[in-house]
Formats: sequence, C-alpha cells, structure tokens
Amino acid sequence: MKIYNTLSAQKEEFKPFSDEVKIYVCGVTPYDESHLGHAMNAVVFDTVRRYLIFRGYKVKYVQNITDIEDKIIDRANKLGITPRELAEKYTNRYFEDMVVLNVLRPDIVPYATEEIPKMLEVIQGLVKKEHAYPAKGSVYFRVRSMPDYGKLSKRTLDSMMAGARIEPVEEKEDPMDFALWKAAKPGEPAWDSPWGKGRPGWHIECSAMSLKYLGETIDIHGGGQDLIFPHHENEIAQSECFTGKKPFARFWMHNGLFQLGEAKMSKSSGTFISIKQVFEKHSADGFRLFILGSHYRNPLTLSEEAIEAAERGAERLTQALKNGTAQGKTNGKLDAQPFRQKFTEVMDDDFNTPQAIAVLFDLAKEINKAAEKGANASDARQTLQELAGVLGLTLKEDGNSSEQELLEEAKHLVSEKKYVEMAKRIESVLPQLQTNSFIRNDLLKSFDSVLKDNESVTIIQFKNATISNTASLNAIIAHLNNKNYSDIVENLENYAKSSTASTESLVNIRKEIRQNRQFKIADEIRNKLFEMGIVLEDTPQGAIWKWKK
RNA sequence: GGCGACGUAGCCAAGUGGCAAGGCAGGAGUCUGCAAAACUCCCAUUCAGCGGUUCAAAUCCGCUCGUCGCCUCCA
Repeated sequence: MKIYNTLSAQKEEFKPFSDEVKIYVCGVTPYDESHLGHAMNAVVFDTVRRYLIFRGYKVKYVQNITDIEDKIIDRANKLGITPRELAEKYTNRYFEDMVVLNVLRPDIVPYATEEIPKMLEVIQGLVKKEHAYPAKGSVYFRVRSMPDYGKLSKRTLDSMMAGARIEPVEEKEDPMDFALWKAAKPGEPAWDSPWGKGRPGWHIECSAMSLKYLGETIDIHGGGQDLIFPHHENEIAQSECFTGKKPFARFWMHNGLFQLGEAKMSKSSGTFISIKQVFEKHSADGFRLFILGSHYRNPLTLSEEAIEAAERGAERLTQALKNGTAQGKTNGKLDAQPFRQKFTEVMDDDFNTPQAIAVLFDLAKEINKAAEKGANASDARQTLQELAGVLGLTLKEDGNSSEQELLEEAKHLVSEKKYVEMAKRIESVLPQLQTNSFIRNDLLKSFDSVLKDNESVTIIQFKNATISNTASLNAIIAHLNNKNYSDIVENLENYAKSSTASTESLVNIRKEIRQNRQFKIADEIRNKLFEMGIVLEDTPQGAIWKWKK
C-alpha cells in the first residue's frame, strides 16, 4: 500500500509502526458553522480510516478540538458570551454535521482547554533544552535552534524572511520565532503557568495531544494543505525538539483545498459555504461521491452541476442494489471477487477513490446485467454494499417507506412520552430524510408540544432542517372514495393544504381507476401530484410514489 | 520575490512512457395504455499551444499561454 508523503514529496510504501495505525488529524477551531472545507477534510480522512480498517488494520484515530484561540475570543466578545459557550455550541454543530456526512466519530476527541498541563510540560521541556525562551510572560520557540526547520513546507528561514510579511514583535529574538505560550491580556481566559497567567499558542495543542494520546511517533498526521505552513511545520519543530525523536509523524497527508469558483473559500474574505447549506439540497451519499470523485490531493471546486451529477450517480448505485432481487438460480452466478480485488488495488495506490468509484459503477452494471438474465447476483450486491461502505456511502434509499415508518414509530413514542428514544431515533434516520418532506412536517406537528419543554439539540436541529410544505391528501381520498373524479382533479391543490395524509391509499384508489381503464383521470391525478411534489411511477409491480427531487 | 499545483469530451474527473477509466448530460433501443423510472448499447484518432527526447508521450524535457494555492488566520 502506497501513500503520498508530503515530507518526502513522493509516494512511499506504507507499513504501520506497530500493530495499530496511529492517526492524528487536525480538527476544527469552533467559532462558526463548519464549511465545505471541513467537510472535504473530514470525508477524506474518514475514508482513509475506513479503508485501513477494511484492509485489516487496527486504527486509533485522534482528532482534536482547538477550543481556545484568538478567533474564538474575538467572536465571543462580539456576541457577549463566553468563549467556552461559543466553542461548545459550534463543536456540537460540527459533530451534528459529521453525523449527517456519515463520518465516523474519532476514537478520541481531545479538547485543547483540557490538555493545558500536557502543553505546559512540553513547553517547559523545550525551554529546558533551549529550544524556547520566555519573554515578557510569553514563551517563544527558537526556530534557529532547529537546523532542519522548514523541511515539511520546503522553505528556508531566509527565503521566508524575503516575504517580509512578518510583523516583528520586539521581544522575539527572531521574527520567525512563534509563540508557544501567550501572556494573558485583560478579559481573556487564562491559565496559570511558570511564566504567569496566559494561554497556549496556536500550534502547541496538537503536539501535546498527539504525544499524549498516540506517543512520540505516529503513523499518519493529516490536515488540509493550508496547514502545511506554519501549523504542521511548527508542530514538527515542537515535537521533535521536545522528544529528540524523529520523525514525529511518519506520513504527512494533506488534502487539497476547496475552491469556490475563482478563489479558495476563505474565512477571512467571508466567502464560505456551510455544510448545512449543502444538505438543504443534497444527500450525504451524493455529497461524499462528489468529494471522493476527485483525488484527495487535488483542489475541489464547488459546482452545482457536479454535485447534481454525483447525486444521480449515487441513485444509480443504490438502484443496482435493488434491481432483480428475485434471485435467479439457473443462469449462473456473478463473481464479485475481481471487483473487490480491483477496488483494493486502486485504493492501495494512495487512496485513488475516483478509480474505486469507477469499480463500483462497473460492478453495478454487471449486477444489472446479471439480474436481467436471471443470474444470481446476491454476493455481488453484498460486495457492492460493502465496498461502497468503505467510502462511507450508505446506498440507502431516502424513499417514502422509511419516512412513513418513522412517522408511525415517532407518533407511538410521543404517545408513550418516550422523548429520549424518539430523539435518538430521529437522529439515526435524519440523514435519510428528505429536507423537503411532508413527513418532516407531520412529525413536527406531532412534536410541537414536545418542543416547548424538551429542547434537545437534536429536535431543534430537526426543526431547522424542515421546510414548510404541508399538504393533505385526506380530502382528496375522501372524494376519490365517493368517485367524484372531476371535482377532485379541479380542486386537488386546494385540498392539499392541511393536516396529514396517506399517499398510499391515494395510490391504491388510483389503481382501481386504472383497472377501470379511466386513464385520462388517472393521468390527471398523476400530473397534479407531480405539481405538488409527488412523483408517481407505474411499474409492472404496481404504482410507487416518491418525493420529487 | 520565494515555494507549489493545475490545464484531458458539453460538464465533473481518473490515467504520469505502450491502443484515452468512471459519472452526469446527449443519442438509439427494451419495457409500458401513456408517461416516468429502470436497464442495455452508442458517444474524445485525442489530452492548452509549440518544439525536443524515444521504436513508442496525455504521460519525460524546454519554451509560451492560461488558471489557482501557500508564504498572514484558515481544513
């Protein structure tokens, strides 16, 4: 298995240092909604993790939350809340997004504010070894004390000085020295230290937490390409100088950056799109397929057309799982082994997910063919599901049946006052629910009273995700039962304004109409439903309906 | 100024020395009362341009044009 290592600037054979692959991925600084860059980063490394597990490795995956930082303090001050409150809010929001994205939770999530002692230990060690020096209550890392400083980002101190964008701080020995510990300013959160009250510098938390939870040498350290300098460069400096052991990380993996048309998405320029915005229109499978459809080291540009294409692709894969489930036994059996092998082969080459996805599509095509000629494709279908799962794709239909079931179940739970169970249940199916769904509304109505005194995060999230689009088919059904067809067609939309309904029974009644060969009425009902957002399809197995996309 | 990435069909995107993966869109069929869905098949003599190396280049080298990132907070 080969992985591209930023440190050596080439692909290298990957073998874990011990029997367990140790991965550290730089997490978020929670001061705002998480954006597409976070999504890309999370999906990429989630896929790395899933694939390593698929290949039989034990994996220990650590991702930190940097919950104390300049931006958090600034934003909290503006909002008039404490930095802690702000960080907690957006940390929760981040993990909600991760659930929807089908990103596995890290094995360990350390918080910077809870690891101050370890950071102080590292800083003190660096001062002792004269790699760092205190000055005016702060502590700085002495970059000139490390001969190979700059090895990750491939730059030298002198060339960086030429950039001349460094603001000199008078107490620094060298303008490139960076802060390990910052002296406290009035009104800021501060911790005691040997140098007085203060708080950690930006890079030290990752060194400390990585050392604490994964040891002195880890297998893979990941992050976005924008972290190569200065963040990761400085992590290497701190960690290797502290432990005296090299390398701090054997493999440095960096994902390409998300671009928004012309320019990179950037927080400073205010141009970024949140993950939640994407999920207003797209499914997790579609979004993951979009991200993994290009190689992780290349930049990714947001394009509505491209996400839409990925969405259709996801549907196609999902469909292959469904097609021809009537198991043929007579016409041979589709062997999925070659696909599994090819999948492994391309993923082994620096996680070539675009090619892995191509294998999935090839397999889907063969499954469809097998289904057509009545061959047994159940193994192949299982393989497709499994391999898709390695990429974090669920291939679950977000169709009506699960929504219907959820509604029934949820109503039951409410009547039993089992709110906690209900919240859990909603959370588990939330990714599959359509944003623009009647069921969501019905659920909301059922839960309105609950919301008033049970404001769990999940329920509120659920409410926010819901778009108003109520419609009732009860009235229509009543009229259909009375066979007032023309009246129905005329007033369909008016009837569709209130309360709850069962589309299923409508479909059943229309079936009767079709059996009576009154196609014109049947077609008009179908058209009206389409205008209302319901797609009706007549298949040999009977009519099915789903929400329009 | 320093470091780096990229330019492949209408769109997205693999491939980095040996006849150009895959998806979306498009076209033709199958199925169907019709429609839709689904499925099958077809769809780049050519890889920004120009030179060079080679039996052989989208792939290596040089130049030109174009786009973008990092060097300051960022995943």
